Amino acid sequence: MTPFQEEVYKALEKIPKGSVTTYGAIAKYLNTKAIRVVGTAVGKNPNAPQIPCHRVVPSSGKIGNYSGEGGVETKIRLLEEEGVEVKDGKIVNYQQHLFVFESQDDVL
DNA sequence: TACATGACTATCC
DNA sequence: GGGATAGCCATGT
Repeated sequence: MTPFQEEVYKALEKIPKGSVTTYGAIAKYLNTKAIRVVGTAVGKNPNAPQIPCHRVVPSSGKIGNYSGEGGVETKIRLLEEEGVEVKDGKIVNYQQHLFVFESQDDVL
């Protein structure tokens, strides 16, 4: 477990149900540019059911990837179970479900 | 130490 | 809006 992963997992738990966030948002929240590392850390996902890794999507509005069981299919299923519509591998009203982290120095 | 890799993003057409 | 290319930076070998 790397410190970076812990930060990422903490951020993931802040994502409310029925919402999704982007790797870029997490990277920004952690004040880092290592977007790819965020994805990598999430991909490890040692606490699968504990960490809502399925609520993380790329900025393209697509589903992205999933290392869990069933892969992307499962990820889509989970999102739909939480109220996020997914069509053709893309999130419907993606920006509407988009959740951004609260940046302390970004507020006001 | 150096190189390769990865659940991505921004830019260009 | 979408495919291809380059940049990105922590991790692992």
